[in-house]
Amino acid sequence: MTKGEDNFKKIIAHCKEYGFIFQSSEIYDGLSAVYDYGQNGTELKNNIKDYWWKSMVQYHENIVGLDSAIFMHPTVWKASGHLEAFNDPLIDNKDSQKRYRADVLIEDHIEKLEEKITKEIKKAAKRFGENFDEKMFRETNPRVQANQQKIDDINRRFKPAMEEGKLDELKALIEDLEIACPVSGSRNWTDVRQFNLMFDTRMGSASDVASTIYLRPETAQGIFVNYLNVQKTGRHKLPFGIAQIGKAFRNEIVARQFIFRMREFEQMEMQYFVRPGHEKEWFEYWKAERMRWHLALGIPDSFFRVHKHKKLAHYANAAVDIEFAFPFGFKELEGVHSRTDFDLSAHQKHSGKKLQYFDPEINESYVPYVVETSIGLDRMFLAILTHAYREEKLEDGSERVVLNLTPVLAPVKMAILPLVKKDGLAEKGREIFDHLKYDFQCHYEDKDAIGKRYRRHDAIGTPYCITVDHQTLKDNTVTIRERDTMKQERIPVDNIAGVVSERINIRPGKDIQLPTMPSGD
RNA sequence: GCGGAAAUAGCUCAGUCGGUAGAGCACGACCUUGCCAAGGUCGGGGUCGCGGGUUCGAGUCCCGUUUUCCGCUCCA
Repeated sequence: MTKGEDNFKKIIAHCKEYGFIFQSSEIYDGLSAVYDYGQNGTELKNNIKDYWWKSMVQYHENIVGLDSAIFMHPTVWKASGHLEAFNDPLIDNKDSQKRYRADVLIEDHIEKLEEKITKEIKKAAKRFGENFDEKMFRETNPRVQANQQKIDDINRRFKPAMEEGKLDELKALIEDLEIACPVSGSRNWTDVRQFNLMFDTRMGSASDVASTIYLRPETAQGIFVNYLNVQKTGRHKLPFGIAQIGKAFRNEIVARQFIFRMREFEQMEMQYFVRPGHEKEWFEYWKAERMRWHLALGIPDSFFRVHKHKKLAHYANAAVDIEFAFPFGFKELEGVHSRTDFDLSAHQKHSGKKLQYFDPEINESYVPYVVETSIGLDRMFLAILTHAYREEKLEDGSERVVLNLTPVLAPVKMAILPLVKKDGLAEKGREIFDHLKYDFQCHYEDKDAIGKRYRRHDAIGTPYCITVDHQTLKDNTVTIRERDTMKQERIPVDNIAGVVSERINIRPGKDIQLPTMPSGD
């Protein structure tokens, strides 16, 4: 086992032990690739969302939020291309390990038979010259007849099998036709499986009026279909952006690596609408901006890598992945895509509604181009956690596990700990806690030895521990212990809120210098 | 989906040749201590992932299955 894998296992165990992440429906043996966030995980996740939302929406006056529904009109997925691209019957050859569309294999086979017929006809046409009657030849020639018969037989099984989604019939057909893998030449096939990545369900309770709708496989389309609503009601001039955080669902065949690839996951997306021709400069801007956001969280840039897409998706004219050094290697964390006008144009076409912007500066109407930033919230969670997880050997030889979380993201900002329960320290601690709880996520704890409580908070990444001791009762001061250095200093009780809030905030753009925006013209 | 590995208390694990289930930590109560997880006493907690089979008897052997991790594969 490599060091990374070993570390990954420890992180997964740590997540469970300290209430960050549990497997879904665990008491029923779990549900594959679905996870729940526990008491500390929820706080951390909410803090990541909040940090993203503030940097995108609050700090950019031309970016606004949206919360669109998970259910959308089925035509949305036709327009976006998901319905078609996600719906193929696939089959694997076990020897070459190549995957094919089952329908394409059969169609190729039919095509070969048709070629034989065409060849026969061409030969005959050459022989008979001008007197050649193709229709007559087709109906009478035994070789053509035999092949045509084969094609008809295949279609008699193939067409209904496709229409009714009979996958075992497709497999039987491939076997009966003795279709071999073009690579390995073998006929050692797996079963045919439907690879529809979209979950579907029924809307409407009576089955005769119910229609199939899908759980969205990405949040972006909710933004595109609301583009005009937001632009008009917000009276936004281009360029402007719409940001959204929400769940998306993909029925992955192989979903693995803890919360890295889940069937139900959460995205934080921003679609930035720009004048056509200016998408490349905005693409560069957002690429730089998003990197700066990541670095502002205190993770060194050696953990990040920008991967430029060579093969672009059908909607994009430029795309990069921001990859993170996960314990199992560099993997995609965020995508920055220049999506052109593909989505808005497709929705314009399918809905019949104009999705254009009249640009007063150039007196022209156009479908805006879109630059997208799309980050996996769960992946960001995992990135932060794997980076933060430390096993430290202390000077006295003992060990501690500490989550070196950026304070702004920590689930608990501070713990109020009376040194002992007696002598009124517990009461004093409670009193301090009751004042602070309105402004901070705080914990009060008086059980176990003080050292043990410190370690427990190290393990969930609490940046500050406030200790109430006998001196507190005399002069109303407490000690504040810093998680990473374990150093303590004495401060007045009245200063706790000020000192802590000063130390836990990062505001990208204010505390972290952002790049200058290119002009929008 | 294919191949490999694993699953025993909340956690980490032991469990011999097939013979009625164990430890440490954690947890609860009480006592004690008091600045970096380590005191004492008592106590609660397990259908050995699940389902079959072999056997007088299965945590242990066999088959299936679920879940997880790894490699391949897949991945808008």
